Amino acid sequence: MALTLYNSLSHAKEPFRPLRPDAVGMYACGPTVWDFAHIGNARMVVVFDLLYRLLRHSFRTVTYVRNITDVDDKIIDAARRNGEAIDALTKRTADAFHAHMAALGALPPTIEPRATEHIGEMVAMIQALIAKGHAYEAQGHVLFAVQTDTHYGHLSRQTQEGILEGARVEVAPYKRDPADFVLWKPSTGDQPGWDSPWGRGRPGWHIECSAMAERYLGETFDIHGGGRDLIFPHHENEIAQSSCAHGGKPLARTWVHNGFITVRGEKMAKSVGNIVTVNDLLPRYDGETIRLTLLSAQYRQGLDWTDDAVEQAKKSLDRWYRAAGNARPAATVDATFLAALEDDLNTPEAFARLHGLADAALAGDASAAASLKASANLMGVLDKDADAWFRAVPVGTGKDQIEGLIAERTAAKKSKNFAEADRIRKLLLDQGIVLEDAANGTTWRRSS
RNA sequence: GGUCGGGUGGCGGAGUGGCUACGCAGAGGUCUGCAAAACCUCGUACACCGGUUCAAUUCCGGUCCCGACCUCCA
Repeated sequence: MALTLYNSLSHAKEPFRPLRPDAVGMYACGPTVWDFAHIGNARMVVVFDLLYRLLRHSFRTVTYVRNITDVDDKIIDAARRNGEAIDALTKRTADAFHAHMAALGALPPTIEPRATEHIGEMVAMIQALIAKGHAYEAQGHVLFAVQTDTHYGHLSRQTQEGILEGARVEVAPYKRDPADFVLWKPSTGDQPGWDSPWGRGRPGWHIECSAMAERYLGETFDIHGGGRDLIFPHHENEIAQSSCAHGGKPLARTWVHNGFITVRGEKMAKSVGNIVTVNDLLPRYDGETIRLTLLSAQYRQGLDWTDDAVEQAKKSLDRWYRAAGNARPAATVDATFLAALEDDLNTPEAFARLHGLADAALAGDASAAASLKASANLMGVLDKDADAWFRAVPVGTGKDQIEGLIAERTAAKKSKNFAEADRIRKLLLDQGIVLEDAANGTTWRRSS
């Protein structure tokens, strides 16, 4: 069984064949570091992390590039609002991003380039586009001339007329064509800027990804991805810039886009006031639980974020941890599970298989337990000891205290003082501790 | 208006031209001093209308809804 991915370019699932047999290059559009990552950002990271892990499972070398956008008008605005220096804001936000994504079990990408460290590459690419007649300078701006790219609109299946009909923004007067977009724009004295052949300025949004992808992955690479909303205009423009700079060569062969998250049925937006950040969730839920929730729907589908969805994910993890116990992961991943993931990352199907393995493991099949662990590990979950999972110490309760109460209760039970035994059970339950009596003694776990 | 995606049982969510997805919740049961966990059993589904077919939730056409994007939002 081999990996199949839905390619946004062809609108079909395709067998994945890398350009080079044993090395894969993948680029995903990373965060603009102006505020905490929300669960939408997190979904993209977790989905591409899963794809990264799956690729590493099958190919010797996988180069995963995920950028950090640290120059952007949203950053300038946020810094001004906060009364904070721009570099302080971007550092603080990038650090938080790293901590939050690590909590979700996302591996660091192979390379994480920052836009501000690649201005030279961007200027060079813009110069190449001007030299080839695909871009022009106007009033301190450099613009990409979409008319010069006959393939423009291919990814989003839009005609240039169609794009313009729905335009919501006033067209700048210096544009030759209303659909032209900015490659470089002038900066005022208080805005971040770099010297360039067109004066002091800063890059437009799209050029950084084209320039950094070229630098680290070459002119054409295997997979490019991001959230669905990036298809237009961001990815469309990246394709235009890169392929025009590279004599028509394609930018990426497979385009992967993840679906959006809604919160209790509504679009997540500042204006609705329902933004859920990873920072908000981590005190309430284990990062692993959040990760599993993000994977509970197939990545191209929408995902509605509700407390109930998170609770369900937690229950699945409880069950898998109970079934896997402290088994050592098997050397190989379960074939049925792998086949589900290789079918365009069908995580719900993969979950079903894990539940099946858990059934077998609970019935006493040790190899199923080992396989469950190895398989779930590939997905980036179930990598703790069961003890660590169930006995993370609740606030205000010490392990010694719990063990002491259990001993008291065991003594009470022995003398048939069930009222006292039940009193202790209740006492601990009120502190979030569930006791489980088994033939070989009493164990405890946290209840939530 | 253009482009794209979707409507599955109480809920979440896969998939398929005929055979139980899976999970959660619910009902009953086994076990248990009581619980928990585990196990067993049970129920309800494929938006609507046509068509193709021996057979459609699955294919085709139409209708109705919902969502995303249409110049910088993952």
